[in-house]
Amino acid sequence: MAGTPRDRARARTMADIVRIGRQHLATDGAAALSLRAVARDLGVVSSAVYRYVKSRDELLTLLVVDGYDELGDAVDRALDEVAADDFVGRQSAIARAVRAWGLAEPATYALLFGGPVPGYRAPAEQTTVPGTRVVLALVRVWSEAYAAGRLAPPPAEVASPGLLAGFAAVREEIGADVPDDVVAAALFAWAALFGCISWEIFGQYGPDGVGDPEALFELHLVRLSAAVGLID
Amino acid sequence: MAGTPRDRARARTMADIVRIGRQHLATDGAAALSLRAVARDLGVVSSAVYRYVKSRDELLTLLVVDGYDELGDAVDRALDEVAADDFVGRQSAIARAVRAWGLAEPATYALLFGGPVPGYRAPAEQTTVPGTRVVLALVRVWSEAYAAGRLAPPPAEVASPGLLAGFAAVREEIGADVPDDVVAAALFAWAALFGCISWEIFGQYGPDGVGDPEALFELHLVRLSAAVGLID
DNA sequence: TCCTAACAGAGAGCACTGCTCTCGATCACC
DNA sequence: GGTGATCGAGAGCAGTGCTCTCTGTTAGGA
Repeated sequence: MAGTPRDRARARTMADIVRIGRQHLATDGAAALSLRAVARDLGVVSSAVYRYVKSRDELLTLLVVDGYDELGDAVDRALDEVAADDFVGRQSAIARAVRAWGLAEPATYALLFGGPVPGYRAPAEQTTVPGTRVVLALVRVWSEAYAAGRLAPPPAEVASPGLLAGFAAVREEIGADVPDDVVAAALFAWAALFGCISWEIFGQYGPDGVGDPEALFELHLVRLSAAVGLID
Repeated sequence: MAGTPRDRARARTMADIVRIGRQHLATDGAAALSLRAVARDLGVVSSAVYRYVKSRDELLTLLVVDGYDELGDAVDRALDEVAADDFVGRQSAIARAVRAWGLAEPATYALLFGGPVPGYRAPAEQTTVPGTRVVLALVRVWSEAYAAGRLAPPPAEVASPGLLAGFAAVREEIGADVPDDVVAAALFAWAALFGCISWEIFGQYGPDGVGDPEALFELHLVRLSAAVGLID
């Protein structure tokens, strides 16, 4: 793709670093991610890696962005197979895609949605854009459902007027005419969905786990649709 | 409490180690927890700490147990101030106590409910008992509410019969006569509650955050009661 | 074509980590 | 009083992130 062979070699090395980093992330977890180990697997001395990656934190950021991208792609692929007016189906498809991806890549999922890695703060300017893909996909479903008159959340008294400060992107996407309780219901569903998924992936259901996590998740999806007010 | 002065000194040193460890946990996070730094703050050389704590993982386990205990105490204190038959109030009190404690101790909260710390697996035999205090408190509320005829979750087709394998303690506590959809609703509420709290504490609402997180949480509580089927 | 400057990797080194070992000093108990 | 367990200090090993210097290579301009 790029001009000089040096450029191509650099791009390939860069991709190798991310690939090896993801492998180590999957096997050892986020905080055990070691630039030296990546260098060893790359067949190179540790200081050479610093020609490509400024620091361990920057490698983490690369992996965060990579993870968001992959998750976003998985969600988009899942949405392609559901009719545009099947809003319950679309929401469920997003949820199932996130869960499946998280179960397949638990370490990356933990990096994105688990507790923050100590001493590491994801730089907002690089991660927010790909990081909002999932929630934007959800918001799009809810927004379209509302426009189609297929979303009527059970009202909960919305008191605070400044409740939805921030969320500029989401607010813009969902449309200014959507009432606040719909937005509140959406935020609840968003957090609750990731709560269900994280609970399962992080093993909070206990050492024995639940008998049939897939079936339980499907039940959760039904309650989730009800909570957000989606009409089938 | 203890016999020889040596025993008392040991107990005090042990408590100091946990206290200093919690301080470092709060300031630096879980994976940055360093036995050497704890030793420095304790005014002792690093190898001396190994007389008290077998490894860094064991210190983490101590902090996990400590955190579960403190959270459980906070929940119990909150429950003391709500009438026994105010089931919605009791569930909300538990939820607010967890949220308040998590906001006050985000690092410990992350240690308990965030992604797993790399390379560290909490030993089940020591952590499961204090770790179930919160969910058992929730289950008690739901169980009593069901017995009082004040819990009627919107049904979601419960298909899989082996869905609730595991959960021996919870099953025993909630009673065998509780139908499966109530248990499923409880599991949903449990995971969704911690999803809402984690979402806020881990900053997933975005860099700008939400305008009034406290008010939003109260709205979430209303939806949570509705989802679990609690009748006010 | 040659020269220069950017680049890539190697290696040493610093400060830190978890953890183990040995060696005196102290304490509890017989 | 003697004795064995305990405690702390210190050295040491292997690993980490990261910086520095040095050498070889490559790309692009004169």
